Amino acid sequence: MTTTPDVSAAWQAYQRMRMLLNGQINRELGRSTGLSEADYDILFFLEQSQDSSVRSIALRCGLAWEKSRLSHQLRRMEQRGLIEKAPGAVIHLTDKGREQIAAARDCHEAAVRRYFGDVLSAEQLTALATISDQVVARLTQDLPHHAH
Amino acid sequence: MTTTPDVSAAWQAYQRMRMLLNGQINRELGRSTGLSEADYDILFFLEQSQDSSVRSIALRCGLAWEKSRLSHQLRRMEQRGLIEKAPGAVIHLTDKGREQIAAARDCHEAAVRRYFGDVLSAEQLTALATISDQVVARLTQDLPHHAH
DNA sequence: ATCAACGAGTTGACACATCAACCACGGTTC
DNA sequence: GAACCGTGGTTGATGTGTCAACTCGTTGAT
Repeated sequence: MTTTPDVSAAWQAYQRMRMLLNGQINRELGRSTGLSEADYDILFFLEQSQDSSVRSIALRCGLAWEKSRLSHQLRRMEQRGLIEKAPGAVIHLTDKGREQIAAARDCHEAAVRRYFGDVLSAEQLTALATISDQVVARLTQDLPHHAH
Repeated sequence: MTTTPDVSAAWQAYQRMRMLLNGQINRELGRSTGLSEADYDILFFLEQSQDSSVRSIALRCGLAWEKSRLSHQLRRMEQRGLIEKAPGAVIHLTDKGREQIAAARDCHEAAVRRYFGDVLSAEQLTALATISDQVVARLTQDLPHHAH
């Protein structure tokens, strides 16, 4: 009411897509691989890093995660044998982790294509990328580095 | 790699926007009102319902939530005095709840406008709404009613 | 009338995310 | 050197979301 109908309608539509889309992809990924979206993000980042290992701080910046979130997640993943912590805050991908991310990649990319890539035209995809970049730029301009 | 660069780039940009945008709005809402996004959704739905009360099933369908999520959320909100459960699975908005949603509405709408509505053009807003509707339609066509 | 089937709602266990408080260490600056 | 501060990382408490299993009431078939 206070906001323009355009803004409100777009926001509501976006909110619904966000919840349903990520819920579905998360569900499919978890069912068929036992990995969560958070697991997948970490393993994906590690896999395509040189030597399959990165500093914690690189993960934090690359994924834009809060530090305590990363710490908890890495602890859980180390307990499951997906990663190893080396001195110097270095994170190594284990063989088990490499195996699981390889199995999960197809499932994840198929789900993204099925519910996202195949549904939208090339113009829509680039439009969404532009929209996202603008919003992200707005968000990161006010919060330089703090608030982490 | 397997996916088209367009799809992958759009997906990554969207993922980043999703995390940062909802994180920021959630944070601002929580800091200044003590309500979470989930609280806000419930209270908002209740406030604009006739008699400030709805059946649980209406909430579940209207918000597209899983039933256990709704149950847990309603239990927590009743403990805080924001809502009341009446026989027949009817949920009432309490005075305290009405007061809090009124205070939170401005904050929430301002945040949505600041980080979302003001950043995008009218064309972008309608394009995003269309995109969202298409994706949601794709998601709900395969899963008729089950899986809830 | 009985029993099976279904759906709404609840519960408990667990994973996940956030916050605040803390520890450790590498810089200052005096 | 000593007190200080900013930053990276950890921890514990709490709120949130999901799954599976359960209760309960209604419905439909035999």
